[in-house]
Amino acid sequence: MTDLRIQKSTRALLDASFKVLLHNPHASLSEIASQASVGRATLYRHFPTREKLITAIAVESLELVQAAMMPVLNEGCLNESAIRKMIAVFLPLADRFHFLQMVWTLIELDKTVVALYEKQMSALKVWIVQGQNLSEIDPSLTPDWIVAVLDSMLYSASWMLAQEMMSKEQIEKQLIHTLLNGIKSRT
Amino acid sequence: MTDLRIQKSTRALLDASFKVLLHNPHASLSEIASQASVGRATLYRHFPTREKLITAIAVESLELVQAAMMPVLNEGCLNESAIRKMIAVFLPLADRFHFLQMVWTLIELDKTVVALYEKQMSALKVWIVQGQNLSEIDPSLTPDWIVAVLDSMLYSASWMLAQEMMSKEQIEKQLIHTLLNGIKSRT
DNA sequence: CAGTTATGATACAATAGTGTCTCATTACAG
DNA sequence: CTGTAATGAGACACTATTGTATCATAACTG
Repeated sequence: MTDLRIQKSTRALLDASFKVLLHNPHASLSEIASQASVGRATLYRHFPTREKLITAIAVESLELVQAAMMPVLNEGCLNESAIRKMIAVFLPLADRFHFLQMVWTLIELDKTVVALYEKQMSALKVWIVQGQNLSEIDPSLTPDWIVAVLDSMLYSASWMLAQEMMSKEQIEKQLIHTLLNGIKSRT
Repeated sequence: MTDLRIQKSTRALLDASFKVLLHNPHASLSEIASQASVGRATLYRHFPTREKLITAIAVESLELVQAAMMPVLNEGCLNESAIRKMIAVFLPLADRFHFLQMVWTLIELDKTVVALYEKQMSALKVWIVQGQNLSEIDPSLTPDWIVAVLDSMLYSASWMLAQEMMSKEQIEKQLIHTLLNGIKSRT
């Protein structure tokens, strides 16, 4: 059994730093620690460097994405409703996509991050190619492009949520509309 | 007449810092100065703080966007070809959009930046509403959403260009395809 | 309950980057 | 050509942040 205190403070640190860094990428570790209601020394005990902390958040974010993605991938039968479902499960993670984009240059050399990222990318691409073979997704678009667009539109969604210009439901509706029409096959 | 030396070094500084910061947002001012082949002291003479430098790049970027956008806006007659044209003039500025997104939290309080941004946003939105009234653009999408999507897809384009995964022509084709189908009205 | 261990507070050294200043040199404008 | 003004190089103080170490206190485990 790992000590409860460890679990509690790492959890608090990961949550607080995600929130703080999303809002202010240059926040100091002191600020993060205080936001997490944790001593600065404790932060350094669990995450020896700023980079390690950010990488840990990135890894957790990638794992959340992975967990959200798997069930939809495994359902088979890639049709329009599967695409809608994929968007729906990704939308609550829009902030995580935002964060990953934001810190990408910093973490792209980390081997754990790269491994997770590659794995997800290839799984997603296989899924997309399958959709293209079933004439659900436009075959003239490359899988790489579609993934990039999905990613950036989730960024948009995160941005709109932060601006509080429209409701979550409205954003989801428009995201699905735009992406679906943008990539689906027209026969 | 302003001294040629001033023009030359500010130009070199703006160009180099744009390039360097796009690749590494945390680059120091020493690094930027040396990349611009300009003394560090000279950098401080023209841009007293890091923030002023970044703001200057942002302002220049916004002006470039403005200059690219105006002719298309003034052409009147918003149809599909006008949208294609807008995308085509924005694409070479994809890196500028990328930069603006990247430094947004830093510059969003600057009054010059805000003024330029607001001006462009409202002009773009008027244009979009016009397109919706002419049934060229889907009226169920809000102008804010469309602007956000345009922005984020230009980010994607910039990203793809940086990754060198596909040619500029291929990116332009897919961008136009995805965006146009994503937002255009289907009657 | 007793031993272990994580924690918070604090002090500390080291570092990197910022911004200022000076001065000899060089390029410009008229 | 000559005076003016910008530049590069270097030294400098200052600050914020990082990362380490210590120690008494508190919380957890078994």
